[in-house]
Amino acid sequence: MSKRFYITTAIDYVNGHPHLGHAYEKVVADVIARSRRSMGQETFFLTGLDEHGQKVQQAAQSEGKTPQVYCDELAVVWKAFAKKLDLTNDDFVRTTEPRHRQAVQAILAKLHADGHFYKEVYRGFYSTREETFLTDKDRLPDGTFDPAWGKVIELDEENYYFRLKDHQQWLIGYIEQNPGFIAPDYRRNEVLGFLKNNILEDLCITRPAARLNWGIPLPFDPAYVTYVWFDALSNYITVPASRGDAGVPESLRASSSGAAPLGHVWPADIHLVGKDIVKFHAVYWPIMLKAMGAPLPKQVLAHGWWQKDGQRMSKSTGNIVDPVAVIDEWGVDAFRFYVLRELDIGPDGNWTEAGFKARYSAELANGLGNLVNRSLSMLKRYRDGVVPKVSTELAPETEKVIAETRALLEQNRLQGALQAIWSLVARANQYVDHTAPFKLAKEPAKAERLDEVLYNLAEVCRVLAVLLWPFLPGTSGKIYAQLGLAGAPDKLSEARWGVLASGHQIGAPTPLFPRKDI
RNA sequence: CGCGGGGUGGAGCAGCCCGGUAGCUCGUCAGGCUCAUAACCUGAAGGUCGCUGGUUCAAAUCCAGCCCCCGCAACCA
Repeated sequence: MSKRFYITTAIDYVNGHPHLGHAYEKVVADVIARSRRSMGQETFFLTGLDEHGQKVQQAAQSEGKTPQVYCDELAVVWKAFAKKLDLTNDDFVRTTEPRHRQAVQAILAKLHADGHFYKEVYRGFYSTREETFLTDKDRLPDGTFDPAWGKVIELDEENYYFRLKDHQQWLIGYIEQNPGFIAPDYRRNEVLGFLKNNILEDLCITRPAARLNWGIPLPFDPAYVTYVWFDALSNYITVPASRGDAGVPESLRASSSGAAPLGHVWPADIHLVGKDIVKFHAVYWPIMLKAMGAPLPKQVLAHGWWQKDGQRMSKSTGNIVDPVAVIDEWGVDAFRFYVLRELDIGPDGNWTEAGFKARYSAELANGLGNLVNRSLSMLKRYRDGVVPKVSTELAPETEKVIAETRALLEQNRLQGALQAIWSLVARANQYVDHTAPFKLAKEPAKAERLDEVLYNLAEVCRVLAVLLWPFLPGTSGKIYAQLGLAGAPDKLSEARWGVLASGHQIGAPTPLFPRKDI
């Protein structure tokens, strides 16, 4: 079986509720996944939760729950969130799952056996209240530690470290020889700049179980749990590994028992991540994989952050966008559309209420929605909803937009693809004006011309449904339904002229995006 | 000398890497149309592209310097 296209999101730390940033990343990943499927590629889309660590342990304790119960409850919230966003993830990983724990332990055991770890004493200042080591960055300007840390003592602690240093030159070479590995370019430059100007410190990968027990125990030293890196980052490969993926080194692979066969998934084609964690994915993760003897992912794709009204979002000031509230009020497709259309993958974006409403009303309601509604209404009224014979007047322009959209989707340029699609919406609205079918309808002698116009409009609507499916799956399905077509418009191969057959009976037109009077 | 992002018609942005009539969306104004969700179409007004200097036949775009704005550590993607 050929390799499936594999895309991941970062896994979210379970200690909290989903916000706009989480929603954005997942929607972008979903559109990429859907567009690959639409283009006929087998695809595997993974998202999930990071459930270990001190904060979870503490939060659970303060609520009088076991960490597992605490995580189980929040996992329900996060899984519901994925549904709310209309995600098509093929799996949902939780780092507390046995399949993940086992795969992580297999990785740790192998790397330990191969000599990638060593044990060393760290001496530092430790806050007994917060149960964490402090660094010089935590010092106040006068050199003391903030009283909020409570009693600060000097403490020795022995931990395991992963050798990173040895691989620094190799990684620089790899990134230089694989220009697409980190995208956009400016993120790649940042990483290269970092690698060339700093000496990598080896990574501390454990915490003593006495201090932190909510984690995965080291298979070779139960006095420790592994911390962050091998626990969280490795989810991308532990899921395929635990499902018998042929792309994972055999020594790390579990025999695929029970779960549906996965086929060949690893290496990932895209790790979609926020700009803040590029370094972990572009520096630590490749070195970890190299040590495992696993192929490296094709690309780390970094997106930007959202602001609200030009300000950083902050829970404390109430300057936030609640994606669930927006979806409840406007619909998930409107939400997906806004974040994808407003912001290209890479730069930071700015969410404004006015901008959201403007796009909703101008592009969704008045643009796309109105086009479909007026086109199908006229077909219904003038021809009883029966598709006339095929006409190709708009075929060349439509085919051009299809080709453009396909090319942009192949490059994951989602914003550009939406712009291309909307150029067809605009063209079709203009076409209505120029051909004036409502005038033709009044002159019996122009019946043939009216047939042509109505066919062109209906067929454009159908093509739009197919092109829009990755972005607005609900709307796209509604357009198909209103056209009286069965099934989902989920195959880009259907985006070609002349599929709508003469004599076909369409359904009832209803507004796709009801106008909201503000 | 901390790092990063940015300064383009009223608003929000693209263009800058790979110099060559300044583009898009919204808004404004004028006209057209009436199929449609008071939606749609056409046209117009409006910018010395932060400042200064340099390179060039030519700079928003390259180079140098300067000014200003916005983020920066865990609620954060």
